[in-house]
Amino acid sequence: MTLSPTDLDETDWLILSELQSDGRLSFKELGRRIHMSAPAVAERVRRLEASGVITGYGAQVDAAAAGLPILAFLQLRCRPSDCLLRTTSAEDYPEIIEVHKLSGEFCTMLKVRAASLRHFEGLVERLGQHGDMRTHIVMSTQYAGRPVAPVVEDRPVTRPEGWASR
Amino acid sequence: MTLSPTDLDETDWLILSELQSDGRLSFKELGRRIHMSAPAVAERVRRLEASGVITGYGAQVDAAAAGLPILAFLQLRCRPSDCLLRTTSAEDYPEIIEVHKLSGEFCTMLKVRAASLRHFEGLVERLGQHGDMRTHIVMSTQYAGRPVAPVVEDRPVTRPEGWASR
DNA sequence: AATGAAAAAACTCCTGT
DNA sequence: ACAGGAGTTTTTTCATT
Repeated sequence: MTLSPTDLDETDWLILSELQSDGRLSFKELGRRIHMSAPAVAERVRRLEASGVITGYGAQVDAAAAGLPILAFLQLRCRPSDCLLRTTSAEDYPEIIEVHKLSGEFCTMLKVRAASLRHFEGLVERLGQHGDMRTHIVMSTQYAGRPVAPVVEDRPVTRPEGWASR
Repeated sequence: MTLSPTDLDETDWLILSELQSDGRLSFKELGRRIHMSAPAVAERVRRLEASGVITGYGAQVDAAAAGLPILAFLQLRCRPSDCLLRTTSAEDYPEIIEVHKLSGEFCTMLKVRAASLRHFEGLVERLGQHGDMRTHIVMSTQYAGRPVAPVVEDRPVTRPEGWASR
């Protein structure tokens, strides 16, 4: 992935900034914003893509607006025998949006989305099979009094049909 | 934001799925994938944008490849007098990528990125001024043995210059 | 919602600096 | 390594069915 030694200069960061806030910019418009020609900026972007710094482009979805208003963090202390990270596949828990392996007492930090409290309750119960759990329900996502950027996750938001009623 | 009652049908979810994994698809190609004509799919996408389900499009950046390999979750139990959510602005802590207000003992869940352990150490010390803290360093981000989708955050990854050495 | 055509915009190549 | 310009391809949009 990291083909180049990944040293990004000022211009690269300007490009990353613009492209993160609008991934659909044309090379021409992007070049205009950072004061470069389209061919030059195109070559930069290709380099960032080839070196693995830019991994893709995606639409940002407001999960709440899409019918998944419940957001929570779950910390799991798995039993080694059936640790979540080993025994399940992503399809088993479509509610799981991020999975992070932690150092320390709790082995896993999950970020999950649910369509309702009832749905969330069922999810917690199912996940409880893997070991002890600590749940943190998110009330709001803000910073300095303002909502932060739109909700974007490690995993695309998918349709809460079927699995949302469990 | 939510102009329409936000009931998404099967086709809308197909569009969201495709657009989340490739936000640069043309209407023509998107239409081909979900078996619709370009004008029809264009109208759908505009509806999703206008209703606030699609909030934007962005490049996905691998923070580690960009020089920010340290990922951690921090839980804060703020002193009401100088709670992080009230007294600081986003610019004060560029390392903070997500801020979530929690119910329960710890009032805030932060997701942060740092350029090095030294940098991380300094960040924790600065944040410690706001109250008690619990830190969870992420060792890896995987699910079912495979890395999950590229790292995408609530906030764009920015250049770790100046603030990364603190 | 599909089709087809016209209009607009984008990308890329090439040359020069 | 970058800027400028021309040519080519693609995309979008509109009118019609």
